[in-house]
Amino acid sequence: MESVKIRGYEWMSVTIKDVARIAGVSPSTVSRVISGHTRISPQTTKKVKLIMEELGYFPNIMAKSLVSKTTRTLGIILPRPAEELFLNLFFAEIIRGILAQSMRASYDILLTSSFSDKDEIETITKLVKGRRVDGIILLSSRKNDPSIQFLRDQNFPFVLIGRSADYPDVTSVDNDNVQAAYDATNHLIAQGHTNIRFVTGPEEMVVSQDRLAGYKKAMSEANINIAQDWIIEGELLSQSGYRAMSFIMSQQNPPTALVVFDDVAAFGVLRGLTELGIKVPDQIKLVSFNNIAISELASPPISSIDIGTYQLGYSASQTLIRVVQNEPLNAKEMIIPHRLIIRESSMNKVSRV
Amino acid sequence: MESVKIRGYEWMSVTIKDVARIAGVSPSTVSRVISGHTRISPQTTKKVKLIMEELGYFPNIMAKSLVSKTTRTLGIILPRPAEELFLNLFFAEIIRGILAQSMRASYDILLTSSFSDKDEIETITKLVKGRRVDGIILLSSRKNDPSIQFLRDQNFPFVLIGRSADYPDVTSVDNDNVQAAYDATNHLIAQGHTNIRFVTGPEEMVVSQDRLAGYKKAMSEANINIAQDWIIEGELLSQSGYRAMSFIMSQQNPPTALVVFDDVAAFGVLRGLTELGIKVPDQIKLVSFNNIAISELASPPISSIDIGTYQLGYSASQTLIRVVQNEPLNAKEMIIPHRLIIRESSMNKVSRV
DNA sequence: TTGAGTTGTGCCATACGTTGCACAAAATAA
DNA sequence: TTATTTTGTGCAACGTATGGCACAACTCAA
Repeated sequence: MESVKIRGYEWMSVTIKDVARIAGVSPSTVSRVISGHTRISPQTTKKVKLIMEELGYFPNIMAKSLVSKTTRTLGIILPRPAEELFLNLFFAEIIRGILAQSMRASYDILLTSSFSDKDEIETITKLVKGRRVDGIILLSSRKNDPSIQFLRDQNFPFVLIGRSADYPDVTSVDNDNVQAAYDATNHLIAQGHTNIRFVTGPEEMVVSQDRLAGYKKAMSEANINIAQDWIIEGELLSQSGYRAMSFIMSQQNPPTALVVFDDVAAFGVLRGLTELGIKVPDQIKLVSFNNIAISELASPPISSIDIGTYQLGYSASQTLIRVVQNEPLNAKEMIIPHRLIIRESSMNKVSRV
Repeated sequence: MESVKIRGYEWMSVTIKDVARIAGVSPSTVSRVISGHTRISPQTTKKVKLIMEELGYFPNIMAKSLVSKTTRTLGIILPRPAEELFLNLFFAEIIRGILAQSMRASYDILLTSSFSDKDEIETITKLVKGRRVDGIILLSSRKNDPSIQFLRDQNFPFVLIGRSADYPDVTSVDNDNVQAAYDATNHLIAQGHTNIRFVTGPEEMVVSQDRLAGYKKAMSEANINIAQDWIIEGELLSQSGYRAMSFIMSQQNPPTALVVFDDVAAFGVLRGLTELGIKVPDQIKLVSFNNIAISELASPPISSIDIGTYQLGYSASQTLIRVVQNEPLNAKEMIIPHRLIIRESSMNKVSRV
């Protein structure tokens, strides 16, 4: 038990040895008392525990990790342009889920992002080869993601939130986005709409593709022909949705309903429509995805597919911990159920008091 | 360089010793090549680097930390009821700032939350005594925060985002919230409003107190008397603001302007007003705080005090790293400037096309 | 009572992968 | 040759975990 000075800060470093010395036993004995399941007499155990308490002993996690080759830490790799994407409540909500479950299981969370593609591999390398974490949660579902390739090559435990088009056998937690978009679109078709447009997300994200596919499937089954310009390029951020509106609504045959691939984009769309003096849902209906907390507070409240965002993170963490601890998995790919939350933006008759 | 099996996963663990053996030098020599600044002949350096490259060597961070007593990791302690608060984009944005700056400085981020007060101290203890992180960013500014007391007692490097009422001398990054609220209120007073209400946040948060004080100050200076019920209890979450509205607007002498302590709450207020058929800004003006990304997409767009949320996180990280590395600080308390972003919700004449 | 066998208890030595200090060896200069 | 510099090595830490082993105590039979 000695006082150490690190970078100007005074430290009272009490180690297992100090406890041992004062308790009059060997360090190994103290270690065994801590880990429990080994042959130590009750009175020794009691004595050692008392001393630990008294001295305020706390095991050094680095030393522990070094010998156990285990960190009890999970790494989260945020999507590459984290600067922008993290804006979206959606990601915050996923992290919230991961955090809750990890804390419960006594795992720590290392949060990481990167600036470029090359940078991302470097970041991951540091975590993996530096034995910094036990496993990794990948929050990216771009096509041809080099990170997935890398982690597979390294045979390092990881789970993907989302779906990889290229590596179908990776452990992942995702929604059935095709079905979700199919449901959303059908909700509008059921109301008699036919001129339904789809505002899509970044082309390189698998989730965009899936939702687009679901939209197409529903339209096709309803025998509605999708014109070339019915699919509108959007982005995760809202401004683009906003800009797109004036263009779309000025067309010859404007839509009567919209499926927007993300709530934040939907806010932008809504804003754009309001600017144009177009009333939602009276003149045009709107459905979107992710059901972020604030969607119900939009004017009008936005109908959205709740994809269980929190649950997505929660399950990802749960799954990863299972993988890391070498426990059996029920299935490699886990699907979180979704459900359509119908709000004013897609209601036929507005029941206002 | 041997293959190790951990929890079922096969590992190719290449250590500094392997590199040394193959390069025909001692481990210390390799260590020096890595750290650079020591006398090693150019050809040895070259040779060792080549072998490292070939073997894909990467230093074990745990071992490094053990001997250096440094982790190059910062811990973030989310506010206690993290489950709810993290919902708020505001916190996500702060973390984004912390993350960006930390990555830039090659520091990792350990994200942590807790369920109860007692739990929080335990969590922090683990980080501090387990030598898990070099410093801590505290995202809590409640009154009488036991975490602050603890960290001070332990003499552990930390910075507070926000302000501590009890410990004025802690290193912190904050806004001048009194002034911010003063400005917001004056913006309304300047328009001739006198019946201005304040929707406040959780009583135990210092920021709520500060903003309330700023409101009072502005009102007082304008010689406007604040009636008892002009200060409305709100919460960070939006439902409460929503509920409050019907009550307020049904009063005898309804307000013509509102200062709401947070954007998300403002969304709730706005929703409540819309439900009641009250037009913003025609019938009532609205100003709030934090300027979260989505505020400009509300209908109408919400006037908000931009408190430089991202900057708050960025500076906190910067400051903490400086503290941890024992570099001098310009000031213990750092104030991030704010500015009022005027949008439709508080405009006098709506200039709509 | 004694010796052998059995069980319970705790310690020693070693290892994890790295760094840093004191010193050895080699190269160069005087 | 000796002194001096340059370059590299050996060893001891850092704080913890663990297999093997010593030792004491206890049981039981002769």
